[in-house]
Amino acid sequence: MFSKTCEYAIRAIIFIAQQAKDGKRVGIQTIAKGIDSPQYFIAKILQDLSRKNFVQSAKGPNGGFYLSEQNLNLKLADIVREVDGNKLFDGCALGLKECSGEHPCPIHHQYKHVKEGVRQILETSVIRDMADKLDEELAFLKK
Amino acid sequence: MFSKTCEYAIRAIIFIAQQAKDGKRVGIQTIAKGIDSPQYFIAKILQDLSRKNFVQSAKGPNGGFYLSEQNLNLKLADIVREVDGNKLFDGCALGLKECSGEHPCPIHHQYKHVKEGVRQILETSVIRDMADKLDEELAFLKK
DNA sequence: TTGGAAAAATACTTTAATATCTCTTTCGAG
DNA sequence: CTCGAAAGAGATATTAAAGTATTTTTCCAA
Repeated sequence: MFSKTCEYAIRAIIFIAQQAKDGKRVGIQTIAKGIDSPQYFIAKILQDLSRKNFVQSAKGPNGGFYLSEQNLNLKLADIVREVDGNKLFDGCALGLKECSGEHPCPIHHQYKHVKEGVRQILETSVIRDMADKLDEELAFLKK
Repeated sequence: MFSKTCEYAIRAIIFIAQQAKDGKRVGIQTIAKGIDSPQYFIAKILQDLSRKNFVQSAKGPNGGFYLSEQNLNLKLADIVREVDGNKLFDGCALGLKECSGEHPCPIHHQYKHVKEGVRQILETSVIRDMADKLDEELAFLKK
């Protein structure tokens, strides 16, 4: 469904949200271990997300990653759209270039409900809430 | 959602079902054009599917691809499982190795319904029926 | 005021998916 | 028979994603 890049991005952001509270920052190695991802790879991904202001970062001693208040309100849909584009939201299951009600692929009518379901999930998944679920151990980011 | 290989495979099989009726066969070039796919690539894919008896083929003049009565009853789920494995049916949206009710990723509970929906669609999509829809121009395989 | 800790930048490598090419085998028609 | 049309087989090429490494910049704290 998502690219690896996107999977790691989501997991990392949720992890940062949970770990970097009240002024603290999380370092790359901690993140990589915390979400079980290749360290150099997630570093690059976060570097991108940082440029795009999806996460905040600070260099130097006591540096690391954290989230602004605003970014705690990010939805998974925002991240997915940024990283993987919106093929997931409006693409054709069978890869047709133009697939619509008027010109449907053989499973268009059924698949559109799936896409709508996915969109629904991603639009209503707020980073802050998911970080809270981690705290309560109602959800996990690795294994 | 599906790999390119899988998209082409599905489209090709439906196309063959529609075109190769009462003893006729369809050639590779016709298929490639009919589903708008790279000719050599779909040739390779069909060669595989033929070995696995998902489609029938005949060499020589008047040769080409066709489907046995049995294969007309194939469901998309069969093809997808063969080509892409069943990550789609039981994998974790965020890429966790073990994601379950007891050890859920942050969107496990919602995503499982999506997977169930997809499974439902693919298990109930019979090749024969989809070929019929093509005939009636209620569905298309290219553009 | 500088040494070290951290991310940023950038270049490079590896792997898997996608795509293409060339040669071989099969087989029907004339 | 044998010629040509078709798929089969296997090798090769291309591309994009995934992953790694190296150097540079920033900045805190002693």
